[in-house]
Amino acid sequence: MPQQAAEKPAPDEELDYRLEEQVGFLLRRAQQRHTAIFAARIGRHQLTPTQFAALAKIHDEGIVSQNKLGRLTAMDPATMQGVIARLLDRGFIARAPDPKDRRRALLRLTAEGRAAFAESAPNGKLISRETLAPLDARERAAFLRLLTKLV
Amino acid sequence: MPQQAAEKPAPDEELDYRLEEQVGFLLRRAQQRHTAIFAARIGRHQLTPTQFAALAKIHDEGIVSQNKLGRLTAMDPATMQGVIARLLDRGFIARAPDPKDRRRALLRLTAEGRAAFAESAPNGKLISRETLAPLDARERAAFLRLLTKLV
DNA sequence: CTAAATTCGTTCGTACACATACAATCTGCC
DNA sequence: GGCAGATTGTATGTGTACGAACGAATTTAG
Repeated sequence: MPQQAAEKPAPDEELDYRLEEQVGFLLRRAQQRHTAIFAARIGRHQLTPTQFAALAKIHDEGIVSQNKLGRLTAMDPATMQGVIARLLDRGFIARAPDPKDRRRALLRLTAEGRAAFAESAPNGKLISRETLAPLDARERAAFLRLLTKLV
Repeated sequence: MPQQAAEKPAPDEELDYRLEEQVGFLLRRAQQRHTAIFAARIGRHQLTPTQFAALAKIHDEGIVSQNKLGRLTAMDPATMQGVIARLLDRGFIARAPDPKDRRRALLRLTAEGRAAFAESAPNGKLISRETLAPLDARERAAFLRLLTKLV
C-alpha cells in the first residue's frame, strides 16, 4: 500500500525522484532550446522543424507518397496530414493522386518550395551548429554518436 | 527577429542537408521514443511526462505558485495552465489564492495526488533506465553529462 | 506618493504528436 | 475469382508548447 500523507516532503527513498536528472526532462529542455534556436535562425520563410524536414526529404526523393514521407521524417500519418496541409497552403508543395494506387497521394516540391528549401538549408546547418555550440568538437562527436544509439 | 538571411540562392553543395544527422531531428526522435516508453510504463494513473513533472515538483515544494512551478518544470505559463487544469480535474492537486499576493494561485497535492505520485515515482525511475538501455554504464554517464551541458 | 514597470495568470491562435476509429483500396493466398 | 488482411489517408479528441495580447495586482523609481 502507498504510504501515509505527510505534512512535509516524505523521507521515503522511493519518492526521491530528482526531476532535473531524468533523461526525459533533459531531452525536453534540449528540444525546447533547439526549437527556439530554429525559429530564430531559419530565416524569412519561418518554416517549422517538421515543415523543413518534410521539404528536405521531398527534395531528396523527388516524388514521394505522404505515407512514405511520414516514415522518412518520423511523423505519424495524422501529424503528417497537418504538416502537408500547411505546406500546400503556402504553395511549397503540390499534391496529386497516384494513378497506379488510388489510395496514395504523391507529393513534390513546387518552384517556390525548391527556392524556400534552397534558401533555408544553409540556415539549417547553422542551427545544428548553434544547438551544439556548448560542446567542443570531441563532445559534439560523442554526443551525436550516443544520441544516434538512443533513437 | 527575421535576421539577414543568406543573400543568394546557394550552389547545389549547400543543398546537401542530411536530415538524419541533424541534432534536432535526433532529439525529436529520442523524445518520441522516450514518450512511448513513458506512456507504456508509468502505470495505472496514465500521467503524462509533464503532469508527472508537475506532481514531482509540487511534492518537493509542498506549496508553490503556478508561475514558480512553471519555472521549476520548464513550462511556460500558457502550457502550465493546461497541465494544472487537467490535474485539478483529476483531483490530484488543489488550488487556492495566495492571501499575501492576490495575483498568485497556490498549488498543493491532495491525498490522491500524493498517492498517485508515490505509486508512479518508482516507474519514473524505471522509465529513465529503459530510455537509456541502449547505452552501457559509461555511455549513460557521458550522455547525461553532455545533455546537461546542452540545455 | 503617484507613474511606470513588472509579475501573475488567462485566453486565443497556431503547430506538433499520437491514439483511435474509419473508408477506400490494394495484395496475397486459396 | 474472391475474400481476408494489410496499407493509405482522413477525421476527431486529448495533450503538450509557445507567442501575443490582456487585465489585475504588486513593486519600483522618481
